[in-house]
Amino acid sequence: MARQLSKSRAPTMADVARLAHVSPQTVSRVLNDYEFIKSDTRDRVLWAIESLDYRPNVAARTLATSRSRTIGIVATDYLSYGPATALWAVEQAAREAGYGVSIVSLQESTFATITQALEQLAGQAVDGIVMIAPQDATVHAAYSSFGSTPVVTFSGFESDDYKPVMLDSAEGSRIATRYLIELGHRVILHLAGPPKFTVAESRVRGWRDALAEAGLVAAEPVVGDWTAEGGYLAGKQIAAELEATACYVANDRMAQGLLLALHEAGRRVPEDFSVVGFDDVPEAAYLIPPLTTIRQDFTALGRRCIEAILALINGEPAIDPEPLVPNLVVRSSTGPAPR
Amino acid sequence: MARQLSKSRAPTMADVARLAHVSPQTVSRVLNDYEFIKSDTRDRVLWAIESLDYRPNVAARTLATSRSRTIGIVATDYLSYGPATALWAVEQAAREAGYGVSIVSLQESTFATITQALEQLAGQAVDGIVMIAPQDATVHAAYSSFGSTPVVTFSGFESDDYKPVMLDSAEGSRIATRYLIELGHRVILHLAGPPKFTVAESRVRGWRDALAEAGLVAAEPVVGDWTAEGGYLAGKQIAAELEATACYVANDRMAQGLLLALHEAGRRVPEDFSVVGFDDVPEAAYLIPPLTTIRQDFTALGRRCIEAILALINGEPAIDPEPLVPNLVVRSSTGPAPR
DNA sequence: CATACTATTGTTTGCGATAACGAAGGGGGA
DNA sequence: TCCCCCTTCGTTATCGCAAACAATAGTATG
Repeated sequence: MARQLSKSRAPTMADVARLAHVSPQTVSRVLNDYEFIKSDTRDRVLWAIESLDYRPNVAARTLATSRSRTIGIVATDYLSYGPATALWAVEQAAREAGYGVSIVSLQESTFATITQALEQLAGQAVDGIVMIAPQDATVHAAYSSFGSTPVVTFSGFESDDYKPVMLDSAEGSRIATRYLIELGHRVILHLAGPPKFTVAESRVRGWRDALAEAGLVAAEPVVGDWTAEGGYLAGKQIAAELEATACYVANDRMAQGLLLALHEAGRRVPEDFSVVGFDDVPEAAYLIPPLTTIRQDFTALGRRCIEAILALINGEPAIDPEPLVPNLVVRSSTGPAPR
Repeated sequence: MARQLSKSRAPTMADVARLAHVSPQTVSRVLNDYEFIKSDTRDRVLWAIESLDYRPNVAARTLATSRSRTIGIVATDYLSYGPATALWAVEQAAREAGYGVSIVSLQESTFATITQALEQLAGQAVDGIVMIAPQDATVHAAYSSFGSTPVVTFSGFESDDYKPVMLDSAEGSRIATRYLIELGHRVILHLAGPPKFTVAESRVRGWRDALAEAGLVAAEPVVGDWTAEGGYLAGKQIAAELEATACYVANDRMAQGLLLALHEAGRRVPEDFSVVGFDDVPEAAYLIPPLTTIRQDFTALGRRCIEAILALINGEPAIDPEPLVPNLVVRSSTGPAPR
């Protein structure tokens, strides 16, 4: 128990074995929950471990087993709410499953940087890799596994033979858009994310679907860059379109920029114009006005990611869960269409 | 170059050695930039490495050298802007220095959870640990090194014999408060962070200093919890104090909540009331009105953290840099005091 | 021309754990 | 009673690399 202050090397399995009067192998067995150990022996070993403050050397274990009990995470950008929350969720889920995490983040995601990140993680002998990489569909497609290391992508490209772990963004869009239609809006714009992002595209799709359902026409979506600044710039244009009475925005940050642009243009929200965002960032409730938005359950998603990667690691059949459906949070940025 | 698709085991140093007609040790020397290698030999080895797509096994290297070229990061909460940016900066700096990072994040930071996080990292044989832990001074103090693993804290507790890498929050506060004083404000409130946070305390101190300099009296600071919600709740109270004409807020998120509370109370910003935040989150420029705030250079700070930890790892004398001074970004939430 | 380096490479050993195999003791069925 | 199997351990080999030591050649030096 006592902290070893001397600079003498850390105790090894052999030290424990000696103290407990057993072989090193038996110590290893205790550590790995081997079945056939007399409880008497086990207790002696545990006592010895305790009293030496022994901690197994992961490098040695990794070398011997060629499994590191670490999963690697490639994150493109954890300063934005979505990716950061995703990262958090995946990390927590990994820890719960008894895995450590090694994170590589990318400033820009090109084929080269992603490959480099994967190589770096592979070099660290991670057992599996989770990519939180919402863009560059082609790159993902190429890597459903990297060398012999299984890879799961969080969101991202989707195809017939490859299903990433993801939320049903399109369904979220439909819910948001239908809500605006119910409120009586007829000209509903969409402020979209950059086209390279998979979720941006599926959000556009959901919006189009809902409008088509109601027999309404969809204007060309305005394209932003996920940031408040981009939302503000696009917002000036949107605020000028006087026949429109509502806008569904692909994320809350851009919605914030739009809110400012509308404010500056003198269009009142929600009296003159309704806004729905996507994400439910913690600040959404404290914008002026508090933002109606779509909330996603990242925690559940993180858990699914880990389940998926563990399945691949253990050679179990790949799981193919239904996408999670996000839900609508109504606040004050939406109201009945003005007449 | 070609990706190895077979499931045959990864090439080892011995394979490379065989192909290059040298001993394994020579391969190791090439890999570690040993000086006395004939360039001819080196080229052969490099060619062999290339053609086998060989990548050294870090576990084996770690076991042999007992250095992992990995640094551990303990993060309390990277969903908030400050900590997340700090984490990002440290991670990037580590990568630039040729180190990998292993991250453990804490949901709550108690003595137990922090100890557990440190143990987990120590178990992964990290060469050093950076704690991004803005609170719980006592815990930090106890761990300027953990076992034989050096630890640096990003921000956090400060004492005569222990200087964390940090920004001069107090100076930032002084700058913000002086600016409000220059604008003619005389009753300047402070919306502070929770008292357990070191930076919250030093921000209070800076604000007090600046007021004292000008011969003004400081009311008791209102305490929030860093969130927009907390800012909003505290904001209701602040909005009701009619003699006050300005408030310096310890972070931008709370400032956002305050803005909403002021708006609801009918107090116009900046005509009736001025607000200064701290952090310069990317959205600060797109609040209503755009927020005047204090910006910190996290990138530089991350680099300093890594420099500090590398110095400790290499047994060099600890560096003790001057704290970085943040700067003021003026936008529209501040104006001359109303008469 | 012998000596003392220096440059360059090879051989042996050990890092700390697990895998594979082996062996002793005890209990039950034929 | 004998044999077989199950429980409970120990012994040996191995993972992939680098440190320590050894060995060879060539080169400068006196």
